[in-house]
Amino acid sequence: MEVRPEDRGEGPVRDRDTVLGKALAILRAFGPADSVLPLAELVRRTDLPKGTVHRVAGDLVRHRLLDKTAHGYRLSGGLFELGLRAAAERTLLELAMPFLQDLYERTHETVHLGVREGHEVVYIAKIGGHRQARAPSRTGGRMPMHCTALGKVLLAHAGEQEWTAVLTGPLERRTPRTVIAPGLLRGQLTRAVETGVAYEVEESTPGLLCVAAPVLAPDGRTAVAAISVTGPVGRFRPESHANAVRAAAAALGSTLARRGH
Amino acid sequence: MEVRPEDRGEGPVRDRDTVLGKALAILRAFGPADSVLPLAELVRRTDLPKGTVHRVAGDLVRHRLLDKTAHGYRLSGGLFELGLRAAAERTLLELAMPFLQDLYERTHETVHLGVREGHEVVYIAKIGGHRQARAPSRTGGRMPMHCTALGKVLLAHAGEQEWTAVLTGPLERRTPRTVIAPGLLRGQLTRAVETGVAYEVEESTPGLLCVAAPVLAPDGRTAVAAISVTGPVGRFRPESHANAVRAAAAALGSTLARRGH
DNA sequence: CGGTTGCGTTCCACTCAGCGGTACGCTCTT
DNA sequence: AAGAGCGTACCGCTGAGTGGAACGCAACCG
Repeated sequence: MEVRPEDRGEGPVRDRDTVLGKALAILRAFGPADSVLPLAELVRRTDLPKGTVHRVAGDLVRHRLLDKTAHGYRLSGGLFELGLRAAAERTLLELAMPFLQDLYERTHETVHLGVREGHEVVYIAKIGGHRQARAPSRTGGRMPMHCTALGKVLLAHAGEQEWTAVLTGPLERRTPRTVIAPGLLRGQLTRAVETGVAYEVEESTPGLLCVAAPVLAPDGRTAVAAISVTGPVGRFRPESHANAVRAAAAALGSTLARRGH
Repeated sequence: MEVRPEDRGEGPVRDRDTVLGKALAILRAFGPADSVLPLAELVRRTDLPKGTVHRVAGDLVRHRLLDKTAHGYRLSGGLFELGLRAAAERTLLELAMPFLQDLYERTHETVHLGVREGHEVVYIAKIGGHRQARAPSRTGGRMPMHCTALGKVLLAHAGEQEWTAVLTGPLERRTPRTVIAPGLLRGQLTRAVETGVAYEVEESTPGLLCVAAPVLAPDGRTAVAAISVTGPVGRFRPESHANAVRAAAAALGSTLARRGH
């Protein structure tokens, strides 16, 4: 009975002892920015024996979850297909698309659809045109809640328990304007509930502004998703789009209530 | 050394003997239409012992690939996130979005982005507004090549070898107007290469028309993707959008050539 | 150029994770 | 009450999975 270093009782599942755990560790070793990773890099990131990574990665290739290129491994199209079968986010995406489309056409700025997952925002969709602001968000990617409009509005409608959980946790400073004072943030959340929109002013990325509105569940309290419009400092005036975003989010909310629930 | 029934040398990987194989079998048991499947249904579809499915599914839940609800299992958001990290389709999607957006705005009809995978089309993106035609296509879904505009144009630029492979294979009749005569189809492919667009006239779904154009690789011969516009019989005139689709696809093609390649 | 470093790949004997048949308890029908 | 169909729990056997070690190959370098 030896003591394993990972027995710190932390985090989600850090299961290096099952085949599945190893496989997932390898797949998740790919960050949002990585495209191909050589075997050695996978070994470094997963902290698994070289031989093991080699074999499991080989199996993953056989199962169409990885592609093997001359320069290393790459997440494969099979994974893309599989991921887009995820029921919840997919129906949300499909039902939301028309509303996002309208919103884009009205604003011609980058439009986001996101949901809360744990203490972060996950982007379900991102649509934009040629002159879109260069936002760090990516479809399927994550961002902290406290420094994005989408995150703030989702948190605002997530219940008191979430508020304190996030506000007492560490609030990473992303830019000089990131709000990391819990009291200030709490005030913003309260306003978001009152006004039905949240703003972001260069809090996650310099030069970016954002408005977001919640897509509320039938109960009218909890948010199942949120919609936002993002634009660059200068031409973009968030306030002038508040109504459009609010309307889109509300419309999507009642569509969800009517259909899939 | 016993003979296993699956040793027929057929198909991709039908590996029920490794943990990974079982896990994938369970995940892939979810069809595009399914949202939640009860344990028993998974047992039926995967043809695995009940105890095994129960355990593996439990592991998958632990790893955030499945969600467990009161009524059964469901593909989880973790899978969605993972899938959207697939490098190839993701960068394609991101670079294409502005062009698809433009195309939608010009036409206000359903716009598709697809790639060829094996002998089928995989949809990378589908965008449409409120009055979009009810097409069976879904993001991440598949369709045969011979009965869709997207498929035909992708096949047309896939090389002689693919042509014969598809044309000699079985051509499923989806609607009364599906073209299943190899000779006729070959003619359409030839024309697609000459004109730079392919059409579909209620060949996959009654009431639907479609135009598609290829996104060509720098070599100008092979297609890396294709873009299409779909609309309902009646108001929709495919020919009138041919130029717009062709232009969008060409523009995306040169963008791809310039950037990521 | 030998030497070194880092890579991908292959091999193989041990062992415990995974296996799946069996059995149980529950909720609906009939 | 009996039956059908479901999800869950148990447990002894075993071969799939393991990972340390060794190999061949480029690149880099003093």
